[in-house]
Amino acid sequence: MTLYMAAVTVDLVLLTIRRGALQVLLVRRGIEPFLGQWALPGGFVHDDEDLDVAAARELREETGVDPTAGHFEQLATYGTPGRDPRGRVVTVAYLALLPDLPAPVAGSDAAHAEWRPADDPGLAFDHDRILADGVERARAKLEYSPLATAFCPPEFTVAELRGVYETVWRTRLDPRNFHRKVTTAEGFVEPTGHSVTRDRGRPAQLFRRGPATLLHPPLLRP
Amino acid sequence: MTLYMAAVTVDLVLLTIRRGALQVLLVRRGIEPFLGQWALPGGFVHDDEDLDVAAARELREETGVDPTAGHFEQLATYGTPGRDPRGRVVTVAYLALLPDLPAPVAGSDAAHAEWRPADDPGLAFDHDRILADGVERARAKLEYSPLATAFCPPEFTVAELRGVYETVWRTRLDPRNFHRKVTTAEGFVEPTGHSVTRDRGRPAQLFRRGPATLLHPPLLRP
DNA sequence: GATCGTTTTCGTCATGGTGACGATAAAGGG
DNA sequence: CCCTTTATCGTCACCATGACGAAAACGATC
Repeated sequence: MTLYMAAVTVDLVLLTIRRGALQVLLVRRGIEPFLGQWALPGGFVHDDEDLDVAAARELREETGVDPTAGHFEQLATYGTPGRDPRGRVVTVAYLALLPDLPAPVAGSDAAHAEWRPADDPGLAFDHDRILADGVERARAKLEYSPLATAFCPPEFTVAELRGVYETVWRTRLDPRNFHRKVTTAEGFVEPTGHSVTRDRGRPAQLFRRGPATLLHPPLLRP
Repeated sequence: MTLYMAAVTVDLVLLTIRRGALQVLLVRRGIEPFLGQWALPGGFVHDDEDLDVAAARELREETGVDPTAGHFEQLATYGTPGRDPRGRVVTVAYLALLPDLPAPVAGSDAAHAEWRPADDPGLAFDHDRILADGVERARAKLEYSPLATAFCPPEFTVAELRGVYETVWRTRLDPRNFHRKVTTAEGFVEPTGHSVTRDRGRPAQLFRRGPATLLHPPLLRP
């Protein structure tokens, strides 16, 4: 039992949509290695702490984000020898899909946290790979689950939900067909009864998340 | 770096189809804890060994299975404190879908390895949960990928492939519709030109895996 | 306040994939 | 030679979808 020990960390891929782009929360490293480079937020798993709990704690500590808003799931585990020059570190990555939070990210840890575009590389460690895996997982999840609503505030319009799909998938969807799909799919969204004018044009109905956990049939990318 | 260390192991969920049932390879534990109980095969990750490599090594050591046959992927990571009474152990689970191997499982390790039904519980540690997650992942993968062929030998008939879906999903599929779907889906299967009589009845054409890595459109469960 | 542009929402139509099921082909068994 | 069994091909109705028209309901502008 004393052999083959490793440090275990959690790393967070926190995705949101800000200003029409898919963004990820990164911290600037204040210590070596990779000093000054951007990295995924994360930290050590404590003794007597479950992996999910450690991830949720890091989420609160480093970002001030409420883990119950949005969606949260385990992504994958990375343990290639040498991925951390300081020693053997195995990291369990978690993926979160979050709404554009009005509260400013309160980076309580030493490093400064910031929302950055999810598609430009140059991260510390193997975080480019982890981020790419997270983005791909998010893209796939939008097809078979109603989790696109995790990117939205509690009440949202169909156009805003469509915007989520369009920015995550980097594609354009027909507004009329999307509206039909979303409103007829059982349990995807529920009307609140209210409506609001977002930009110009006709006011849009407001919706909230429905009870469905799976999208059947799925909404496949073109 | 010296705090928060844990032992890191890999556990294997090896699934195959034998005698018309979904089976999993289990080992009977020869030491405490959970002595005498069935458990997933697995072992420690060595120093300077990647997680995938450790899983492939355990696959060979404990089962004599060739990792290149069938399909192999990371499943999930489990690290609840107390899941192993001996101390903090974080395990990275891997999932493999394998054909019914003609070679008998050569359990070289101390424990005796055996194929057992995948649906009866009572495993050591939290392996019931890991197995259930693996089975569910396999069920989902059959929908969106051509990985059902991983359960088949290099050459197989449409009926045998249908049998894979039927036993994994615990359902019945229409032979004619399934035949149409499988043979028209781009890159799912390729005819070998040969044919063979399996049971009674008309001889069936033999197929091999096609180059496709995704099933589009998917083959959804009823 | 009439017009225009914009956005939302409802409809229509053709197409393609699927479920249900009949029919034929090609074997083995009596 | 007939019957059973399995594989394979066809047919038909239905549903979801892509492409697109059109109306509804606003703000902006002159």
